[in-house]
Amino acid sequence: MAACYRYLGAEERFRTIAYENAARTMDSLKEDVSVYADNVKHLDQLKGIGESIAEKIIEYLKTGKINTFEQLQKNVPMELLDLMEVNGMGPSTLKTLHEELGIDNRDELVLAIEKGKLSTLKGFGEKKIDNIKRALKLYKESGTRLLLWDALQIGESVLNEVLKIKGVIHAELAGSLRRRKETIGDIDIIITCSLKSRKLIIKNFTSLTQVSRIIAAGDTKASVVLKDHNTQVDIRLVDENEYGSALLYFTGSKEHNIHLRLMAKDKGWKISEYGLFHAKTERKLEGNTEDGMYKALGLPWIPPEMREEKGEIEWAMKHPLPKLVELKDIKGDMQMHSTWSDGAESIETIARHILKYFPQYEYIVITDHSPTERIAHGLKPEEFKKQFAEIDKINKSLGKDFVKKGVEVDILTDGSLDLPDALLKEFEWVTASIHSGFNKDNTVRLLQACEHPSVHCIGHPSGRLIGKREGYTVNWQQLFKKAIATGTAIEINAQPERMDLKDDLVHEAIRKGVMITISTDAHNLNQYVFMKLGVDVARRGWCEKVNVLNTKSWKEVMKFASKK
DNA sequence: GCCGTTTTCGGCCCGACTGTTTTCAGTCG
Repeated sequence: MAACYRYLGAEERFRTIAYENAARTMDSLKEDVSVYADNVKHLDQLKGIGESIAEKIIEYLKTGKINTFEQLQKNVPMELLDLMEVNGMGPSTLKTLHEELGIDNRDELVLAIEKGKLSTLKGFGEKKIDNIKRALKLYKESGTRLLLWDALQIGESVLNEVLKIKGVIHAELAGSLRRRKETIGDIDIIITCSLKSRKLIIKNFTSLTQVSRIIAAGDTKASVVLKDHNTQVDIRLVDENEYGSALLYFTGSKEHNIHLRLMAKDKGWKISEYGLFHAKTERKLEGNTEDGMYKALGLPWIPPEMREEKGEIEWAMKHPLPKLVELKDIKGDMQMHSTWSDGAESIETIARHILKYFPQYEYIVITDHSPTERIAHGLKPEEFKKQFAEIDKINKSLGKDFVKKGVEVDILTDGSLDLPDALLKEFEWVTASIHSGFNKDNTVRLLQACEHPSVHCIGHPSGRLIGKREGYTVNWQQLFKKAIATGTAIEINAQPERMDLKDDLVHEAIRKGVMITISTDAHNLNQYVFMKLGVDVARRGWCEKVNVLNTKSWKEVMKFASKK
């Protein structure tokens, strides 16, 4: 409905915003909306949902339809609305195309372009038509967002090039990348430099070898498309004394910024990327640092990972902010695979690699697969016995008890585990995971696994693969409750396409008191660095050190395990 | 259509770049 109203134009612009806000609220609900929909008053309490939208939600749940929406569809070319996603195509352009040329969908638009009909329209010059053509093509090709890990690699490599450009004083990744969102649409870089070096920096940036196309290049900002994945990179050039306000603005999220700007407005100020100003006198009050910007508004500095307008500002006004967990707090990796199952390296190679490159670690847990995972060469009970002996031998040669005996045991469809209880007791750490039956509700299986006396942790709890496979359905409230009652931890699996448990659910889990573990689930030596990604997810879920089990010594991990 | 520690009415973030026109509308972030 928001898209419909957006199409209808300026007259409906505030209604559009209202519907978009309501949609965002609905999207971020942890429970199904029907939980709130017993009456209008209950729904009305949700942010951005008032009486009118509440009634429509209830109407939809009761009848499967919304009358207003049915009416809207008669006045709006519905198939055309998708094209608002195309770069450069907004409501006004689409409206003209529909009203002047009778274009109702994408195919008709392509045809009209081929026939040269667009040039007959007022305001449609040669360049505009060219841009529409190109954007349509690009829209078809891309549409996929980058995984955070991939975006970090690309972002850091471009940042490196930018830092080499003459005249650049500071350059930093901003945007959703700085917030460590799980997928990234484009890469934002903020640059400080002197006024007179701007022109040359823009020129040098837009002619980097990685650039395939320039979208825009002005006096203070530029946008390009990279050859790599068609990734868009935006840079913004500011003065040194605008660094704080610009970084704040360019980091977002958009919703977080709007909230801050409204707070400023209430005080008779305004915020832009240039600073915090008196609205009337235009006198500058702040801008040098992010910290200063927040302080002026009576807030502590809010870490970028929390800036999602999910209650962080309200929280910061009343409580101290959580001291978010950091990579340096991590004392060990809780899940990894060796050549015994589907890993690429022997346990000894892994142990020596980690001791060398991750000196802060006090332990690692080898968690090879159990027998059901045939493709992954799951181990039979007697093989685990042999593995125990090997681990003992390796620890002896290392001179310390560094390698821990663990397993990633399969949760079968009936909720039982595929290793005998007697053997499970002998592991120091048992993570239980689902590897089959993705298309059904798996709550019961997970609850049953939590109840097993030997299970310490649930691995990649939702089973999702970002952009490839939806997670299976889980009643998270029930799972979190059971996890607390049984003393079972829940994993953040740091594989780039898993990041599972995801940030919002991590937040929900720790608020209830669930203990989190972060593990790389590494299958080769290049994957231990994923720990950084797992910590990012934990931070986005507001985790402090105390919420994450593997920030503790092994002795304390065992204390947690013994409470099962 | 939503919202309220000045407000139940009158607001709703703020600025840059492009293209087309010649002062601005549309779009984007």
